[in-house]
Amino acid sequence: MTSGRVTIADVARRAGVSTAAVSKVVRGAYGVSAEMQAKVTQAIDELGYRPHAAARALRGRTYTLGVMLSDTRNPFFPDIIEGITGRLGDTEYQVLLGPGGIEPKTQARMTDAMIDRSMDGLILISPVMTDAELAVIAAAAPVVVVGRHGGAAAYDAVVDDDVMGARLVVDHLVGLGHTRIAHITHLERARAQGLPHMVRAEGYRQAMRAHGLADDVLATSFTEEGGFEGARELLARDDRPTAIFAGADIAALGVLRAADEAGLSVPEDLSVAGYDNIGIASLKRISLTSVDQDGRVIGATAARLLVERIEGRTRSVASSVSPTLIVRGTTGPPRH
Amino acid sequence: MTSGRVTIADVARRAGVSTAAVSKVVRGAYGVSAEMQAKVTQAIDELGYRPHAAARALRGRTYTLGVMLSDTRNPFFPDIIEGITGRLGDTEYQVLLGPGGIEPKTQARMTDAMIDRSMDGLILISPVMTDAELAVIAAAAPVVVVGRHGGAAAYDAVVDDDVMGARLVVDHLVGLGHTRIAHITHLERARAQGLPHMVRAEGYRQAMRAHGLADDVLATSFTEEGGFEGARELLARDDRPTAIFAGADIAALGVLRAADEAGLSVPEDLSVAGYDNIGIASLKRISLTSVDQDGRVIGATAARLLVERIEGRTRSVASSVSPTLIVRGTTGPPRH
DNA sequence: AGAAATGTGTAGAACGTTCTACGGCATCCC
DNA sequence: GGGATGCCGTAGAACGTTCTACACATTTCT
Repeated sequence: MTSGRVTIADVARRAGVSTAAVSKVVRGAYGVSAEMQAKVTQAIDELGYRPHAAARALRGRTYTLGVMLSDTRNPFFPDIIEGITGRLGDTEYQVLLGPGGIEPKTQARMTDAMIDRSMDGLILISPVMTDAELAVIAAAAPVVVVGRHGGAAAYDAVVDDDVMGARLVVDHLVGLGHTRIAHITHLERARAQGLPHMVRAEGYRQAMRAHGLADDVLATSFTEEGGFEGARELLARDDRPTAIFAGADIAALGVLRAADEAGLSVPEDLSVAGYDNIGIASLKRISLTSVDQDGRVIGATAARLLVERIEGRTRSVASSVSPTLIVRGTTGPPRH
Repeated sequence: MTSGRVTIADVARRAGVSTAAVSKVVRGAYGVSAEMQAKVTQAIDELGYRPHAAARALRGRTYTLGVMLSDTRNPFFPDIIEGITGRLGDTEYQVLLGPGGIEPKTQARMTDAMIDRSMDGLILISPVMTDAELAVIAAAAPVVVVGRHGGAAAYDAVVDDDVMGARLVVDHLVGLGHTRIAHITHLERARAQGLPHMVRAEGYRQAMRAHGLADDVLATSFTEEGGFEGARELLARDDRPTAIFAGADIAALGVLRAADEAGLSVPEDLSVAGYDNIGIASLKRISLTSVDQDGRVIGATAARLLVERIEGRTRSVASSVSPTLIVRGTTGPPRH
């Protein structure tokens, strides 16, 4: 009882056994008598012993999983986190989140830091890095990548089926009678492939083609301002679209503002749909039709795959989660 | 080169020196010649050595700071995180976030986990626990608490000056000519003291009294629905208020909806103000007058205090960050 | 010139676990 | 009754650092 922490040696002394025995009991390992079990657990309870994770790290497991977040502001991160922690709630794994920033460099620093802390596995959410860099990380620890289409042999992947999401929107609008449906996407100069907005745009194109309609994609950015600018340009055309499908809700909010300013009423003059189903989309005052990717399911799936991989699976798995369309007040039949 | 990791021993071998020498160079400790310095850093670069944080943990520092998040959905967490990481960006500290959930039990589990991983210090954001529990944590690691008024000797505290924030709103509304100003607050059954909403309500009362006005506080909850219900009740009164100050923006959004449904125009018939200045408050379509607590400053301050404490300060510090009022379109002179 | 001080490097014990060997003791089988 | 077989428990070496002692060499002081 010199200072602070209760160690395995303290427990062993108290119970009158060896540290190895205590270790066995703690880990639920083979070769422990009922009597030993009782003695040791009692000593543990009395002393309030908790294994020191950092010390464990030096020999195998740390029971720590790292989740690298790219953009902390991303509105459905909370859902994904909830999915992950929910799935892991009754296991002994602990989840720690690492704010990786949006730069490849800071993200690399974060993943390095996680590996240096010998985390048992990593979930990377929308990482901005090359496949080669991902491969290096995956060589050092089990990895599940969320939100990037493509995947690779070295790690597992969980994605929202963005092609399907885009199709849901187009089908819905076409079903309402729209034919001039424009899409606002995000302009990205990064070399990364398979980012969600690219796949959404491609899904939109496919769906339009399937309906025999001409596609119309405008690339601005996934910000309120980007949506506003894009919509202003689209609405100034002679043959203006009767519906705008923005690849992200935040941009859709900008579209709504542009409609306001142009004196167009929604959905009578213009239907608007977004993607992500962020919290405020459901506020009655906004009531934005949007595609919901179930973040909880995505997170739970990622957690499951990661644990499987940690426990030995080597074959790579790519899981695709189906989104659903949430129809609200901003979409309706076109006037006339 | 048997497997994976480059260790300090590998570097020592390569440079032809002892591991102790390498350790000195890595830590920038005293007693290293220029020649030694050069040899070792070269070997480190060649091998790509990074110190193993978990191994370090067993002897002193881990250079890891833990941030416990209570509610991941809280819209200004990202700002606080940015403030923390921004401040720490050029140090060797790494920040890891722990989703603690809203239950005292899960939060305790998370702080325990952080201590078990021997993190060098903890920042707790709006923790829901008793002062006694906080004291236990603070005994095991340096702690800074964010968002709880009151503080204690064992840890540092950073809070938004919620009394001032409430006063800013009341002063603004009174300046516009309002006299019947109601406040919507959050109903909490937890035994925790000094939670922001309580202090905001108290600040509102003080400010009203200072103006010689009668206060009018209604407790529902800080949700869109809570704001809606509260406003509906307030607006049904004979002597309905001309301004409603909601203690959180999310509730203010509900107030706006209630005004819509009651056929009242904002701000002519009803002024509305919120608190937190969440992202969408600035959207032109919402344009909500709100109190901005500079999350970045709060985060940066918390990080600074924590590092100071880790480096030896023992005297406790409580820092209060001044909020600012952002006047937008939802407040104006009463029609009367 | 000898003693003291300073500067530079190393040996080796910690830190708190896990886990491989192995030893002791019953039990079982022929 | 003696060897094989299980079961239970322990000793002690790892894991990758840090850090206190100390050894040795050089410089400074008197």
